[in-house]
Amino acid sequence: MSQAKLDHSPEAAPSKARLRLWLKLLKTSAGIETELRRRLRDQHATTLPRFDVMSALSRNPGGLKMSQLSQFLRVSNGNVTGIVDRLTEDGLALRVAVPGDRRAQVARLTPAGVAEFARLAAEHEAWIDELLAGLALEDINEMTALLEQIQPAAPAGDAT
Amino acid sequence: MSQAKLDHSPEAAPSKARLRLWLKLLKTSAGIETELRRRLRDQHATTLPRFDVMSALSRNPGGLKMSQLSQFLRVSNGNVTGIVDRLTEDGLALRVAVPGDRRAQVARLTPAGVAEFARLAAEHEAWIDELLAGLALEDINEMTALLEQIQPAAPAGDAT
DNA sequence: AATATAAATTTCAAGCTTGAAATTGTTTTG
DNA sequence: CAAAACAATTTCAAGCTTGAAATTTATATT
Repeated sequence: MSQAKLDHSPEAAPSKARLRLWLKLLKTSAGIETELRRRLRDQHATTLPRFDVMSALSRNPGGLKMSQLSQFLRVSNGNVTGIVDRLTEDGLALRVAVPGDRRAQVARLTPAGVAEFARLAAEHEAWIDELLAGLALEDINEMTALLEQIQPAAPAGDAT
Repeated sequence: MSQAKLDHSPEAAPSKARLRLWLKLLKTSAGIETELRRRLRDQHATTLPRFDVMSALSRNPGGLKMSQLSQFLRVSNGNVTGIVDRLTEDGLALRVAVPGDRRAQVARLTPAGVAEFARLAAEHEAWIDELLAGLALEDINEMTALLEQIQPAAPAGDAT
C-alpha cells in the first residue's frame, strides 16, 4: 500500500499552491489599491470610496437609488448613505426625490461632480496603465481570462 | 499619414484591457476577502485583521516588535496597537518588554492564541481550497507566475 | 378601512485604517 | 554632559465599513 503522504506529496501540494496564489493575489491588489488611495488623497484630496460612488453615478446620469448604488458597489446601505452625505456637502452630488415613491431617493452627480469625475477618471486610467506596465498585452488578456474562472460567491447585481 | 485613432485602435485598446484586468482583479480579491471575513465572523467570531496579526505572530514564536508587525503587515503603527490591544483583552496575545530597549515591546501569542490560530489556519486553508476550486492546478501556477510580474511600489519588508 | 407585511433609507455602535501629533526613551554630538 | 536628533509606541480625529435596529412609506390582507 502507499505510505502516508508528507507535505510534498501530490495530495498536499495543490492546497499549498492555492494558498500561495491567494496570498499573491491579495498582496498585488492590496498594493495597487494602496497606491491608488495614496494618489487620490495626495493629488486630488479624495478617497477611493468616493471615487467608486462617483464612477457609478457617472455611468448613470439619470441617477441611482441609494439601494441600487449599494447593490452595484456591493457595500451596505448605511455605507453609501455616509459617502453620498459627504459628496453632497462638497457639492459634488445631490439627492433627488423619486416621483412615485416617497421612501426612495436618487443620488446624482452635480455638474461640478461630473467635471471633477472626468478629471479623476483620466488620471485613474493613466495610473492603472502605469501600475500594470509590467505585463505584456498578451499576459493582460491571459490573466483576465484566468480570473474569469474564479467565481467567489458573487450573486445579484453582477456588473463586470 | 494615419488618421486619428478611435477607441478601438491599437493605441487605445491596451489601456482599456489593463483597466478591465484591474477591475476584474479587484473584484475577485474583494469577493474572496469578503467571503473570508464573513466566515471568520460567523463561524469564529473574529476578523481578518485579527487573523492576519495572529498569523504573523504564529510565524514568529519569539514575538515581534510592534513596529516589525506593522511593517510586515503593511499597516500603520497605530493600527496594530489597536488590534493587539483587543487580542490582548481576549487573552490571545500579550506584550513583553524588550530587555535592551525600554521603548519597545514585543507582541506574542499566548498558549490560547496559539491553539486558536491553529484552528483558524486549518479552516482558512480549506476555505481557500474551496474558493479557488475553479482553477486547475496548472492555471494556479500560471496565474501566480503572472502576478509576480506586477510590481506595485512595494518597498521594504517584502515577505512574499 | 384597519392591520400586517414589506421595502427604502437612515441611524447607530463597534471595529478597522490612516497620517499626524504627542510621549517616552535612546543615541549622537557639540 | 547637555542638547539635539532620532526611534518606538500610543493617542487622536476623521473617514470607511458592517450588521442590526429604527423610521418612514408603500402594498397586501383581512
